[in-house]
Amino acid sequence: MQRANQQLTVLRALGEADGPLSARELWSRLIGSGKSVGLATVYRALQRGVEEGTLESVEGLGRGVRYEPKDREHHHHFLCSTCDHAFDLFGCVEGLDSLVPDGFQMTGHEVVLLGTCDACGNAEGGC
Amino acid sequence: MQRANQQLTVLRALGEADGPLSARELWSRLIGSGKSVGLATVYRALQRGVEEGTLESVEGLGRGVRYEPKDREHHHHFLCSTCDHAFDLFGCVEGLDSLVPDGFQMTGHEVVLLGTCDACGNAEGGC
DNA sequence: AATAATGTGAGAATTGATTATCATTTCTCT
DNA sequence: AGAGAAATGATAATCAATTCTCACATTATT
Repeated sequence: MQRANQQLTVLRALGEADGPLSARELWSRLIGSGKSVGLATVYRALQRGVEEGTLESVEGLGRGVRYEPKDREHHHHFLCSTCDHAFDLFGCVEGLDSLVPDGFQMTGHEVVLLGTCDACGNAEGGC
Repeated sequence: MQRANQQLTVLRALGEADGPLSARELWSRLIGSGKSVGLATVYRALQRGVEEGTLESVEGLGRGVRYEPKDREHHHHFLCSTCDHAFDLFGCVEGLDSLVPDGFQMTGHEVVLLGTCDACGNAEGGC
């Protein structure tokens, strides 16, 4: 069964992003680049991607849920407080295990760096 | 000026918690312990605490915003995926600086460990 | 081509969190 | 005690995110 056009467009755009995107961010990018898709279609594509296991939802980056392809290496994110964009980082950190209290089972972790991205740091009023 | 009764009750309950609480969590605890306060009062107390600088809002723990007293040492959180409670941890991690990309300015960081808390790990269907 | 199944866009409806409103009650100060 | 300021609780209003609905378009199957 061949997947329809628009959802593929959505997933492709997400795959090209440099970090996880929310439904609305993704939609804005598509509209901004001249692609005409409905917001509902973006939600449908994301939902389906998660169901099929190709996408992963990422919470913990400010408010709202963002999505990213599941095939990326283990990584973390940098959240720019000016433009509110989340960027993928590479590498991880040491010493997580020692933080876990007795009796607790750790199954995963998230690290989010906060600050200003390159573009916003150079531009005056934001990027 | 003496602060009124209920807001003090709210702030005291937050101070006794073992981790950051959302407005609703805090309200549930108060109601659960026999204290009759309105949800609006909880929101007012939290808002005021932040304005006055005694509280801090914590995002990035699942959805929604939680609050905690600002006088705590630098720390991170453990989010139980079963009961959705956030617990304070002690200690920090190494190697964050090396993750920051060129041109980015890091002003802070968050670390969230995910998994199952002690109580939920022992109880069968959750705690 | 004919028919059935699925995908789409636009906007309405729903949901959950937060804020605003308002009639009362409680303080504070004199 | 009495007046005015501040606090309170119930609930309505607001707001953003997400889901639903439905008329229409596209694709698949015969």
